[in-house]
Amino acid sequence: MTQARNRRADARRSRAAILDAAVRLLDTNPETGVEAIATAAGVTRQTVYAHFPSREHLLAAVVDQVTAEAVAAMDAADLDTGPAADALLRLLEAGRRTSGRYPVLLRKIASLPVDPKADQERHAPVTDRLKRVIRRGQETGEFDARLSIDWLVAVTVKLGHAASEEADAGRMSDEEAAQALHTSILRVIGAPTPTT
Amino acid sequence: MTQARNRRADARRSRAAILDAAVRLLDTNPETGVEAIATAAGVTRQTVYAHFPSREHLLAAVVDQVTAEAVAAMDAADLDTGPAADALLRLLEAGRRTSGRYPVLLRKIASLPVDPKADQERHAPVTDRLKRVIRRGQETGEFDARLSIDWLVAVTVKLGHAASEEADAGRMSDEEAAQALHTSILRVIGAPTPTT
DNA sequence: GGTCATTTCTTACACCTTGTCAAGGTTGGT
DNA sequence: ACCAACCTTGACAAGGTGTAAGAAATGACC
Repeated sequence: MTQARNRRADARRSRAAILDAAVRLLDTNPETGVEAIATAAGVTRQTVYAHFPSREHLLAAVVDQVTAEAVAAMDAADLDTGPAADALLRLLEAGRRTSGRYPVLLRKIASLPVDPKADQERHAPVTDRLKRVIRRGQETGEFDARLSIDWLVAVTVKLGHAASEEADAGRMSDEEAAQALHTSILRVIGAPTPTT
Repeated sequence: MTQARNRRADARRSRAAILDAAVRLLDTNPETGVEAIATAAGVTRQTVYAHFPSREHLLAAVVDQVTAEAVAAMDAADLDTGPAADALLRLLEAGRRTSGRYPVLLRKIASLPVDPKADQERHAPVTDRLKRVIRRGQETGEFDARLSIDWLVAVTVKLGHAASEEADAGRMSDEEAAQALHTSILRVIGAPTPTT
């Protein structure tokens, strides 16, 4: 993805350290400045600007970093195997685990995108996997096919957000949230509700 | 709500002008500074600070302003009359109309809250009305009562967001979005789907 | 091991925004 | 007409972002 072509070893090391520190600090305080991130990475502020043109670009790279982690978790979940409904729930669980690791970051940083289409491309790796599973479910007749795939993808993401928000706002336990998400998703997606 | 008790006439006028200018400018550019807002309101920056302790407080007041508008639109929709499902759809339509008037503002400003519970209190007037309708539907048996009201409220809000995002991202027409929202809400809420 | 380009560090600067302060003028209530 | 509340002007400090130039280091490559 990023042109890691002919970069020197210390450059890659610095970039990684900066990104790592940024993820860590921004998750405890989304307002963290470039200075603090640089210091935590054992680097000066100017080095940060040598790797990222601006603070916003750094934030974008941070989001990409976390996104890649989520995608890896999803790919480890055998999405093309078994009933589509099960695969969908496994996928949601993978997303929940990853996003649970960065509670603050994903709510604050990911929600202030610069332009709408860049934000969409940024999450494409995630939504693509969701789309595959939902399409499979519709094609095998497990899911109702009257609603468009894009819409169901958007809905699924939003329901996932709702569940984790309700859970870590303390209005539901993790189990209740998972259960509610489970049945709601299956209902909206048009799959028969097996066990409540 | 706001202590408009012993304030002088010009003070109220200034406050209103500032709030109005803030709503207008922030909806075209969420990064707008206090200076620009003050100028647009025909006032100096210091006057803004005389009314609002900080930029964040001003933003909060702006959100309250728009929220009040949405609540007024919802209250005009006879929520306690007729089938709960119809009332719910009327409520969603009222919300859509109001939020459609401030597309940028509601996506950017409302999504960077300072602390979680203040944000919740801020939207309470809206969620309360939603809650009333959903509770009524569950009590009359129109809606399935196995899912908790709080969860269904959260889901409804999120689905509404999903619909307007898909619509003004150009991935669906307004009609398609409204239709998809319609059937999805009824499914998740456990109401029988009448006409697809 | 030496050379050379890349990367980093240091220091410095310009700029913008937020938030605060004080003094003087203006407006509105009573 | 008085007095307090309000607004304005001008000025300042603090903090963050982004840029620049030169010196020092570090790694790649021969």
